[in-house]
Amino acid sequence: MTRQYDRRKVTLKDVAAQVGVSHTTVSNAYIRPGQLSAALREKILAAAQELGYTGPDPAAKQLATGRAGALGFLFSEDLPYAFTDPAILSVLNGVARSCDERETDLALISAGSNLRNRTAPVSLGNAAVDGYILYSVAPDSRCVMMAQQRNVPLVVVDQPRLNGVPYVGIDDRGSAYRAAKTLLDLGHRHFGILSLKTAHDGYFGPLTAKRRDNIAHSTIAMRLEGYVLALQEAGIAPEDVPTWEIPINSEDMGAQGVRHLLNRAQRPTAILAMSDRVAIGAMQTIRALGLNIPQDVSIFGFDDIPAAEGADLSTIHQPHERKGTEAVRLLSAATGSNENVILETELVLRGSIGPAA
Amino acid sequence: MTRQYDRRKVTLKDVAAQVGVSHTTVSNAYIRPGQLSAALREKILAAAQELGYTGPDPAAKQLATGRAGALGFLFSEDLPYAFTDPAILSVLNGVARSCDERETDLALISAGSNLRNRTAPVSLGNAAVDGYILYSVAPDSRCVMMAQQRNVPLVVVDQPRLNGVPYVGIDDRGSAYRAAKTLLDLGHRHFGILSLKTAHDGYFGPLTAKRRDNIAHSTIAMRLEGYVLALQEAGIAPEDVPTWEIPINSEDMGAQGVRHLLNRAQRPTAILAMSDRVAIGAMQTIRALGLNIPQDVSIFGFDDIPAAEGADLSTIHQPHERKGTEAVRLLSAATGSNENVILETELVLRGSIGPAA
DNA sequence: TTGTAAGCGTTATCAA
DNA sequence: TTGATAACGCTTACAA
Repeated sequence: MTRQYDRRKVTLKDVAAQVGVSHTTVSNAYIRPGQLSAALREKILAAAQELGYTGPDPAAKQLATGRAGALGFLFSEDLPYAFTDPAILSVLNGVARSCDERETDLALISAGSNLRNRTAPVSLGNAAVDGYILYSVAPDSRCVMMAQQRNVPLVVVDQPRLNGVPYVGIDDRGSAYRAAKTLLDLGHRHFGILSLKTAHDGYFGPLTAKRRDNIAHSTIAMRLEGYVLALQEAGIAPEDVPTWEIPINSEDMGAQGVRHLLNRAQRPTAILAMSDRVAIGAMQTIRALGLNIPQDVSIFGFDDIPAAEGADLSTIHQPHERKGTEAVRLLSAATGSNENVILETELVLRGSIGPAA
Repeated sequence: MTRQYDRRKVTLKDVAAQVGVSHTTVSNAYIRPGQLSAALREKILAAAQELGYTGPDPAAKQLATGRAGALGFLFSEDLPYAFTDPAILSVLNGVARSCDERETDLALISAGSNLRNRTAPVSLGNAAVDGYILYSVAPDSRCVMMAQQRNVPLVVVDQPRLNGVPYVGIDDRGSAYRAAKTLLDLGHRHFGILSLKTAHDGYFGPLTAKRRDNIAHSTIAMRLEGYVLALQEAGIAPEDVPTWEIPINSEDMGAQGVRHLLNRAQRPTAILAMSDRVAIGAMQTIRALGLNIPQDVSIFGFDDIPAAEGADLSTIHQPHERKGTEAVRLLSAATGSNENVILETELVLRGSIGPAA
């Protein structure tokens, strides 16, 4: 940005000179109105107005006070993707609301393009913020290190669990378990799983044993564990459950992935999808193949995004907005303690599931 | 945020002392790697690492250089609403991408709750930004004044036209004209208009003459003009075109508003909606009333949000993302000139329109 | 190639 | 109630 707007910026001093008081007094007029006579304050404010003084410079104020009055929200995804993801948006929503209440600014920082080359975004180190919310960031991301190095309060939402850093999340394993259990109780014995990415390599294909043992995202790992646990309890071996991994959480990927699950001699009667977007995409394919939901195939999502209701999709409701508000709260509290918040999820049963054929 | 993280913050000086060089040299190691020997630089960086120095403090840097490395995006809406509006999100998307390329941070600032009490958000004055993008802000909003007072570069997207401030937008009037003309060419003579809000009073009802003359949003005024112009050319008087005003751009409001248009002795055969969200909501109601689209009622939207395609809605395509990228470009250019960018729109014809019955 | 010194615009401390 | 003065941590001529 050019500096040509800075034509001799008006400062506290100018106002002070104009009124004939010290610059401290002018500062007080803004910061501590009680510290000077109302009359003088009026006079100062009037002079400021006249001179075009627009109030304390943020940078200077920040340097002097040590606080920025802003917090950073760090995505692990490209911003462009983030703005299409209803779940992220809901979290962001909660964050924004809380920031509003606290009169705190919100800086959006995307780690997106940087995940690939393992370089943290410049802005991460540069941003004038008092703390960071790390939202679903890959544990091996350089961002995590950089954020920790900045020596400001941190809060992690969903990903990853970090020692000494407050955490906001849900019981992914338990929630997944309940989803699988619900389908088992309906008599299903032939399952297929649509998994979200286990690594950042763009892999689209069956979840191999090797990949299963090296899952970068703890939420994904937990959900998988939950599914598998429930199935095992019912005597179904994990090897017998076709599991397809999808690199992007999108309807389109769900639509493509589910084909590979349905294309089998023993077609699954129940699909466990790790997200609603994936599930909704899958539903389109299922119907396009001439199968009925839930008569031929039951399907269970995860997240309870707004579109899930319209799609009549059974799912796990996550309190996305509260994740955001809790994160801001923890950041403000910043007790230095390691308070973790595990929010409750809810089983939402809709028309996408039914008894096994 | 607490300062307890500041346990004796490590500064340039500490690093300098450790290495045994001056203050400036350490600064150069970060800013101008070419100004010192590679060996020395290595040594300095190593010492910094060891001491836990995380790089120049953003506030101090900003104060010294005069630039923040961030820009502010100012919404006129509540953030919670903004995150549900596909059009806003697309613009934001473009902004975010451009910021990414320029390694610039992005601060989101909502004027939302403040429109009501006419108080500009504190953060607006406080945010450490080099410039603002005002996105579709009400002309009478205090935000506009405050933003101008900050004496930083400004760019307006959509709303309002400000003297001496670069503007990014579309030809709202011409686009609306084409929409209406398209329906006229299909033989329609009985129209209904679903208008977005003309003022911030939450009004839901017929657009009165008085309100029509006092439209706060220029884009709304222009679209209305475009519709009316086309209709007048076809010999249809504005008084004969029922027009319903809606306070919120949402599907739900569209669904409700259209009832009042269809509930008439002379039922319109064509509906002009000022947004796709409103149009999509209206389509639900139209069908719920047992009417067929387009056989009984044709409907035309505005925006071309992603959902418009699925809804098979004819509409005006706006290049939302480019609005964002252009805004950032103008802000960076900040020539001080008054460059305006009027982006092209496109008529998108889909199944929601057909010949008049 | 490195160092000196003067800001940048505030806030905060403490004395007047 | 008001005012010196000293930070705050950095960048940047300019000098060595």
